[in-house]
Amino acid sequence: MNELQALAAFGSLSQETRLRIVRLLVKAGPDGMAAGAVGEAMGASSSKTSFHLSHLERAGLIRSRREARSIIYSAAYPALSGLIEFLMKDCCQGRCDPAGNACAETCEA
Amino acid sequence: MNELQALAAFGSLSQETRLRIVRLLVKAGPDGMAAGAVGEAMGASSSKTSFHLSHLERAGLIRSRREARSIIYSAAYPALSGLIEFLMKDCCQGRCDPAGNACAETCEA
DNA sequence: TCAATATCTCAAAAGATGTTGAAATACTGG
DNA sequence: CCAGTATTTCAACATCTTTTGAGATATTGA
Repeated sequence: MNELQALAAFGSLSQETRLRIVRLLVKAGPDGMAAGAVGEAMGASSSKTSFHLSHLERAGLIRSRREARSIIYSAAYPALSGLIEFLMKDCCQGRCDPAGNACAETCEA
Repeated sequence: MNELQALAAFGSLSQETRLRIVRLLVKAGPDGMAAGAVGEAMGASSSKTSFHLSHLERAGLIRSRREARSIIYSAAYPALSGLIEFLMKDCCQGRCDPAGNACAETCEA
């Protein structure tokens, strides 16, 4: 995860429809959901859904595979968890462990 | 952390200068840095720096306190780590533990 | 192959966001 | 209290993003 990837990922997550899609796909698990089913869950038109799914895929946050007539989207878990890792790198000059939740205790007064 | 807060947070982090500021302040630790020092580190004008610092503070990602003539900004660690928690909630319908890094193993094929 | 289904692409309009430079405000140390 | 320092505010402009609706493309089952 580098700065450009992180910017793209955060940009993708900063839009209501896209944030909801990601959370939906995170909940759905590795089997994922067809584009049409995602759009229906969002109450969004097919072009809107397609636009946001493409945006998320370009950012590396979700993946797609074709299955018969449908395109199935699923969450890219490693990319998602890599985001906070990137953000918290060198936290407090290394004096704390954000992953182990020791950051709040060590770093917050 | 609710959806609106998450959207504001991700929106803040999706801009180059702001992402760099947050990472700088994460590294700086709880003592934080004066607005002027942040701006100098970014090579940004005072108005640009102020705009982005305000944006980040409104989103809850950083905090400010006055100290003599300066305003000192510091990272809001709990808000930062709360972001991925929000994103990963109900991951795989509860079949995995994203915090303990078991998600990739359990959820990814 | 053909009809039906599923998804994507495109361009134009609307909306949101970032940058700039000048001016205003807030605070402190002498 | 005043000069100097630190930071914020503002408005105009430029840029980027999202929505819309119509049409194009891709795939499959009969």
